[in-house]
Amino acid sequence: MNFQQLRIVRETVRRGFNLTEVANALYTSQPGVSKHLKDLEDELGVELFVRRGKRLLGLTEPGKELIETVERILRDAQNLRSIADQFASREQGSLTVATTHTQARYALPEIIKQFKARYPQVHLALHQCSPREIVEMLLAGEADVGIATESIEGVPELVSFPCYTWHHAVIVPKDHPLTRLPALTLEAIAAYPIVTYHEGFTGRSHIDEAFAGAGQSVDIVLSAIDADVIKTYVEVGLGIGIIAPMAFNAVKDSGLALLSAEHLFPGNTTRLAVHRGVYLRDYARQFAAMVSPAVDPETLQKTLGGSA
Amino acid sequence: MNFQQLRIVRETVRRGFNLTEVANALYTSQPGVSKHLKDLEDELGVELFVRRGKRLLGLTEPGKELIETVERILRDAQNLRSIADQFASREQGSLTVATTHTQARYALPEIIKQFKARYPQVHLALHQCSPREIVEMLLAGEADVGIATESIEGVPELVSFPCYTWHHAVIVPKDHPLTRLPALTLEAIAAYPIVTYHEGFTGRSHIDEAFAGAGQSVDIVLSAIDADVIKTYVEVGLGIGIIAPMAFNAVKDSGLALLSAEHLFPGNTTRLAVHRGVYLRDYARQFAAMVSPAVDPETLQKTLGGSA
DNA sequence: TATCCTTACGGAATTCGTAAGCATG
DNA sequence: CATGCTTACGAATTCCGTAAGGATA
Repeated sequence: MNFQQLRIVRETVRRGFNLTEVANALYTSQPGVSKHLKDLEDELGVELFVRRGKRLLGLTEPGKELIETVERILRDAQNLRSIADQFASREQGSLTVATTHTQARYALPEIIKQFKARYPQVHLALHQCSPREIVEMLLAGEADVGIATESIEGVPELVSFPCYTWHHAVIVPKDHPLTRLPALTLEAIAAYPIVTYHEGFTGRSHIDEAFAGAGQSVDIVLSAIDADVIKTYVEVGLGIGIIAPMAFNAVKDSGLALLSAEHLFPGNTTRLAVHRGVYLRDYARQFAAMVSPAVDPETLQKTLGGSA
Repeated sequence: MNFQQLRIVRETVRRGFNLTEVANALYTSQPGVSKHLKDLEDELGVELFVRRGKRLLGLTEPGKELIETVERILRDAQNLRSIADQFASREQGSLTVATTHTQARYALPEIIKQFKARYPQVHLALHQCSPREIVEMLLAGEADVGIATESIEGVPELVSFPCYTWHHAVIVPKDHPLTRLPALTLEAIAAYPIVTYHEGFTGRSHIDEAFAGAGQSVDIVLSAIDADVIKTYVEVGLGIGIIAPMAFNAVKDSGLALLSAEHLFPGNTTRLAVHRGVYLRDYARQFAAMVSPAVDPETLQKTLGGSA
C-alpha cells in the first residue's frame, strides 16, 4: 500500500470511475493507474470496484467502507505538509477562498484588504463560484475556506459558522409608485415583474418561500447571479429588483431607491465553512475569524478535529 | 513521503529516539532509517527531531505537532486492512485481548468459551499483563481490546466502557475469630496482618484509600498479582486476605471463609477499553458487547470514530 | 468504430543493505 | 572504546511509460 495507490482510488471515485481521466488528472499513465488499483485490491484481498467486463461502474460494499478512510489518510497527509509549512514559514503560504459573487463583491473587499495588510506574504486566491461548487471545492480539498449563504448547511463533512444575518430589500427606479407606499407588502411587490437572483444563489430560496407562503404567484422576468446585473435591468425598467442590501450603494446607485423588506422575507445567514479534519494554517484561522465572529482562531482547530 | 517513513517516525518516538533499535524493530537497516528520517525532514522543510551532534534527543515543536497526525495516518492504514479483512472473511481473523490475571482467571473464561463457540475461526490471543502494560499495548496497537479495573480511565486516547462493579471481600481461615463478628469493620481487619494485591492491580488503590480514610494503618505482609497466591498464603496462616470476591470458589476453597466487606471498601468498576479511531472487526465488537453491557456492537464503531 | 481497460515489457527511479567513517559519553 | 549516527556505493526492487491486445457501447 502506498500513497499513490490511495490517491488513485480517491481520484477514481471523484472522476466517476473513468481511469483514463484519472490518469490525466494525476499526470500519469492509464495502465499504471489500472495496475495500481489491481495491486491494492490484491493486497487488501477485496474488490473495491464493481466491474462489468473491463469497465468500472462503481464502488463495492467494502469499497464504500474503505473510501472514507482513504480520504482521511490523504487529508492527513496534506495536513502534515500544512503543519510543516506553518512552522517553516508562519506568515507565508497560500489561502484559497471559494465564495459567491455577492460576498466577493460586497462583503469581502474590506476584510481582504485588512488581511493582506496583516499577511502580505500570503498568496490569496479568491474563487468565485456557485454555492454548490463551493461545497464541491471544499470536499475535494481545492479550497481552504468557503463563504456562502446557501447550500452550506446540512453537509456533514463541513463545519460552518455564521458570519452575519441580513434580509433582502427591494430596489426600484427612483420615482416608482412603490416608493410612495408607507410600508411594502408581498402583494404590492408581486404586482410588478421581478428581477432577482438565480435559484441557489444569495438566499433566493427564502424569497420563493416568502411568496409561496403568502399564496402569491410572482413573475420573475429575469434572474441573475449578481446584483450588478439585477440593478442594471431595474434601471432599464424591466421590473423591480430584490437584492441583498449590501449590494446597494446610495451614491453609485443614485438612479435607484432601496426599500426595506425586513418584515417580508426571512433572514439569511451567510456562513463560513471548512472541511472537517483539515489543518488550517494560522493565517487561515485568522482570516476565518475576520469573516465570522463565531470563529475563535485559538480553538478552531479543535472544532475541526473530529473528522466525520 | 511514504508509509515507511511515517512508520520510522512513529517507531523512533516509541523507542526513545534510538535509531538502531528502530531499525531492528522494523526489520531494516539502521542507515536506511537514518536516511528516511532525513529525507522526510527535507521534504517537509522542518526538523522533526532535536539533535545533539549525531544523537537524537527528542521531538522538536513541529515534531510534536506532526506526530499525532502521523499516528493517525498509520492507524488508518491499519484500519484499511482491518476493514478489508472484515469483508474478505467475516468470521476469520485474530483478536488480541490484554487483561489482568483476575479477569483472565475468573471473569473471562465463560465469555471466551461462548465467543469461541460462536467464532471458532477467530484466533484469540489473551495477553496477561499489568494494567499499565494493558494501556501501553492499546496505545501501541498491539492489543485490540483491554480489560482491567485500574489505570484505564483518564487516558484520553482510549474509550472505555464499564463491565461490572464489585467490592473487595475478606478471606480468612475457616475457624478464624473474624468469622464470629456480626459485621466486619476496618478496625477489626487492620488488627491482623494482611495479604492482598500489588499496587496498581485489581482495585488495590481503593483498599488503601479506605484504610487511609479511616485513619487505620495496616500491615500488608505480602502483596501478589493474583488471588491464587493470596489464598494460598491465607491458608498457610500468614494473615487474612482481601480479594475480589469472584476469585472465591466455595467448593475449591473449602478451607477458607469469604466475609463480605461491601460496606467498607468503595466499589470497583472493571472496564473494557479500546483505542480511539481504530476499526474493530465485527467479531471484536461482538466480543466487547459480551464483556460489557454498555457496548452496543452496532453503534460502537461510531463511538470510536472521533480520533482524539 | 471509438472508447476504455488489461497485459506485457524495458527503462528509470527508488529503496535497501553493506561497508566505512566520525562523533559522543 | 563502545555505542550510535552519517555518508557512500552497488544491488535489488519497485515504479512508470510505451506498445499491443481485447472488450463494450
